[in-house]
This record gives sequence, structure tokens and C-alpha cells, in this order.
Amino acid sequence: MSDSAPLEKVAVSLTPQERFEEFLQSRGQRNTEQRRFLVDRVFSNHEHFDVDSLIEQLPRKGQENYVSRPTVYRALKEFVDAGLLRCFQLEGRSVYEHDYGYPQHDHLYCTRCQKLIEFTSDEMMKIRDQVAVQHSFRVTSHRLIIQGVCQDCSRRRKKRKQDLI
Amino acid sequence: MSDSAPLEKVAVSLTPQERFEEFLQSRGQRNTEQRRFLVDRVFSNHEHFDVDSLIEQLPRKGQENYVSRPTVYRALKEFVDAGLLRCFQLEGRSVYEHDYGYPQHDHLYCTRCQKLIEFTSDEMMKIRDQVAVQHSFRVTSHRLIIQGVCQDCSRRRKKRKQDLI
DNA sequence: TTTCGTGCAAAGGCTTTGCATAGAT
DNA sequence: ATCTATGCAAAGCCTTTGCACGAAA
Repeated sequence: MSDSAPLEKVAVSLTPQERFEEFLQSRGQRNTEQRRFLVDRVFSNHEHFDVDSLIEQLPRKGQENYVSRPTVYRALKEFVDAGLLRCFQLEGRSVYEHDYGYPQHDHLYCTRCQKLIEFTSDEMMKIRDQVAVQHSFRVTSHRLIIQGVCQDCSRRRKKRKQDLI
Repeated sequence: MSDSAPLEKVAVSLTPQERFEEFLQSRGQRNTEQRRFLVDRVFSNHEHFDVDSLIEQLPRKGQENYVSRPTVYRALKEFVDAGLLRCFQLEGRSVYEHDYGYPQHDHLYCTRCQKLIEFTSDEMMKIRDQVAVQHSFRVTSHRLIIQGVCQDCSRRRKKRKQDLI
């Protein structure tokens, strides 16, 4: 059974930067300034993000280290291929999160404040695999998102109701 | 534990057509030919579908019962609101399935043949609710998709390998 | 010097919207 | 008669692509 503590990191021997370097070399691709810069930015905090929120935080056109939108898209795809990031769809857009250095996990999604809460559950994995066996299905991955309202939003709502009395 | 049998229907007192009629009346909306026609078509078979595959099966422009693309989109949204259909995202597009008259379930998705296989799991629901309690999260719904390769595709692959020997 | 990567502009895929007309109640 | 629904064309949103130039190996 999982507990409610924040997700623990997993020990990894290479930095994301080094790992991506290796990935690129293995495919005969080049490690450019843009790619290095984006790896840095993407791994500078553990929040989930979408392309727009990432680009908002990057230098604008004309500034130092500007990276164009197509290049951001291309880089993110490479990060996913390299195992640095995972990508999933939420409300129509792609959401990215750290994969490298973090364990397999699933999400609670608060439809009030859009927060994504990570959790791990071994039992979830067991059931997944049992279901697969029953259907003679060979599993490669899964995606579980539990939607609802988080604690903070429930509290806020309750507080507001009390204030009205 | 769920078994591997196909999904059983759930007893409902109204036909989809009747249920949608009620829904429209409750919202002061009108039951048009297009809506009735689409309800019929959508409930004529239990397969999952996306907008394009649905429209392909509908009459073309100029023919009897033609329904325009925007109207199809608008109707599908209403069917979801009315509880007739459920909608989820798969590989970037919206996929629809019957909700009214069918139990809550999840999916195995074969990445080889794009087949969606439905399954129910009470244990899955239990774990979902346990996780939610641990995080003081109020659940409204969830979406689980297990990706991998289905039995048929595994067999085909094996067969092909044998043939090569 | 060869190849790959980048930025630009433009296009693509799916979905939604504004608007005038047609239709339901 | 009133007000919603439809079809059309156009726009929106997110993402990808073709191409010429620039940069890495």
C-alpha cells in the first residue's frame, strides 16, 4: 500500500544532462546549446508542465538563449524518447513530467484547481497485471488518472459556506 | 476479481432515445430529426468510435438524413452531458463509448491493432478509493488505460515468426 | 566538409464559433 | 411567434513540417 508522502527520488548514476548526452551519441545526434539549455530548464523543478507554460518561462525572441517553439516541441519529444520525461494528455493538451530519477506512479487530478498529485500503488500494479493475464494481454504501460477535488479545494469550499452563515 | 467475459448490460428503464428526450425537455431544448437520427446510429452498435469513423458511416452531404460535422460534434457533447456516452482521449483524438446501460469499466488498449478491450475490476475501484482517502481527495471519476499487445496480435506475431523458420 | 539542427513561415488535424436561415414548440 | 438548432464558412488551438541557413562533429 502506498502512503501519502511525496514521491521519493530513485537513485540514478547520471545527471539528466549526461544521460541525454549519451542518448544523443547513441543515435548520432548533436548536443546543441538549445538542447542543453532545455534539459537544464526542464529539470530545474519537478512540477508538471505543458508546452505553453514551459515556453512562457523561457527567454523571449531576441533575448539570450531564445528557443523557438518548433525546437521546443522537437526537444520534448526527444526527452521522452530518451526516457527523461513522460508525456500524457490532460484536457486536450500534452502534459510532461520527470521520468528519469522518479518511480512509476499515477495521478490524482483536481478538477477545481488543476493540481496533479502523484501517488504510487503496488496493488494497482498487481491488479493491472492480473487483469492482463486474464485477457492474455501483454502490458507495456498504463495510465491512470483519478479525477475529483483535492483537500485544499474541499476546505476552501467548506470555509466559504461557513462564511455565508 | 473481474472475469474475462464481455461486458454485461445493466438494466435501464428507458431507451437511449427516451432518456435523451427527457434530458432535452429538462433543459428546454428541442428534439430534432438530427438528434434522433444520431442517437439511433450511435446506439446501433456497441463499438468505440471517434468522430471521423462515425461521420464516415453517416449519409453524405446531399443524401437523406445528412448531418453536418458541427452538428455531430454538438450532439456528441450533449450525449455525454445526458449520460448516454462517455468520452476519453486516445492518441490525440476523442473516443466515445456507451455509458447509458453499461457498467463502469476500464480498458486494455492494443497498440498494435488499436483495439479497445473493456474490463471491470472491483478491486481497481477499491484501490482507487483507498488512495483517495489517504490523500483526502474526493473522487468523482477515473480513467485507466492499460496499453500493450492483445492476444490476437501476439499470436499473429508468433505465427509470423514460425513461418520464417 | 559533411550532416544534423534551428528558426521561420506555413500547413495539418481536430474541434469550435459566428451568423443567417430553418425548424421545433 | 418565439427561440433553439442547423449548416456553412471561418477561425482556434495545439502541433508538425518544408525549407534555407547555421552550427556541431
